[in-house]
Amino acid sequence: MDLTTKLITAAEKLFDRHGYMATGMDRLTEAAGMSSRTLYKHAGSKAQLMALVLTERDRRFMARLEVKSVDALFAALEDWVRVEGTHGCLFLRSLAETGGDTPEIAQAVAAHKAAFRQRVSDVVAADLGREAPELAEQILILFEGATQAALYRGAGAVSTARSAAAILMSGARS
Amino acid sequence: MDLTTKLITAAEKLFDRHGYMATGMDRLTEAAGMSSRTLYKHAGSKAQLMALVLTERDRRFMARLEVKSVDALFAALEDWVRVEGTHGCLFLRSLAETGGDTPEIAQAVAAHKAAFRQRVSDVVAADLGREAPELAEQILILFEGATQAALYRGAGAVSTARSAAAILMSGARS
DNA sequence: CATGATGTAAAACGAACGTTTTACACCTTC
DNA sequence: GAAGGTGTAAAACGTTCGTTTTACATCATG
Repeated sequence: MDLTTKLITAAEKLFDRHGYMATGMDRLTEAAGMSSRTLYKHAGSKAQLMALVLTERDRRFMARLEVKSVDALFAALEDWVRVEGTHGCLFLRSLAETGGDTPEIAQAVAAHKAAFRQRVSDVVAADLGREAPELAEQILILFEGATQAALYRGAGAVSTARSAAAILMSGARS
Repeated sequence: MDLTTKLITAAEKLFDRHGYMATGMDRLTEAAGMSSRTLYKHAGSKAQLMALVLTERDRRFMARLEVKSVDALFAALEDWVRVEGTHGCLFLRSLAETGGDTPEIAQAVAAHKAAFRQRVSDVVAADLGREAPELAEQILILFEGATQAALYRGAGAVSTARSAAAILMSGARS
């Protein structure tokens, strides 16, 4: 396994579980099994490491959302939550912890959310057979709400959002 | 204005804008206009200050949600976002930044979310004229989703969630 | 006028922070 | 076999962290 990959994987887990600012470089080097010298050669700085983690997570997350129906969208989120657990949206959390003041992070988050929004919009349009911007926005909100509510309501929140989405979709079809 | 109130008000603003861990005690004392000695006499510790902020925010937030219809629930959220701005749910953010490892914080968050869930459930039941647990959970998810999506979609996300909630409610009525 | 509570200003605490540096080992590859 | 790239181990950098302490001012109440 590539050293950079090992670093990013370890960092993502620690950031997700304990928060960004609460995760020190010592813990990162130890978890990644490398010296701090090597860590800085690969990542540059903590902020850049955060951005790297976000970029990689975007790749992995968006790959899961390559689906054709709104129902499959929420099924994919159910899978994600089951496999990865749920500590909220790592992107928005990074923004909140840095106050939006770190350019490389703010940019990675903006890129992800734009892509995510486009994906939801595309899936809704494909599922419905026509563009439906307002409905797509409602589905996006259900998706975000499921991610957030799962933090204290458990994985069932995703199933609940899924059935709500089904109602909205069937309403739009008739 | 009471010193403790001034402290909590200043702390809430800083925590919300820059994050919990990123806000140092120096910035807090300066913003609250008091010495660190006084701050510690009133708050005890940073973790206890965070819990105080959360408890006070719960009081203020829940007071706004004393409404009788689901539509009014989202209208109240629109007001909240307009007045207070939107940096995500301060409760879940505190949990994420501490990894859930700080008892007083975890407890304040759990208490708030339990009260919030109960409130949503009550409003849905009053609006509909009967208990509807699954529908209440869907409305809760829309509420959380609006809060979260407003971070990058703007205040319009709340209006979108509001109309989605209206659809789900009218579907449940017929 | 003494007392005790409540406040400020500022220094100090040890620990942890993100980051850099020094010194050294192991490999390829020319 | 010298060179250069890539890695480790560990100390050190100066800064900032959350917290405590020291010294002093103010002011109501006995």
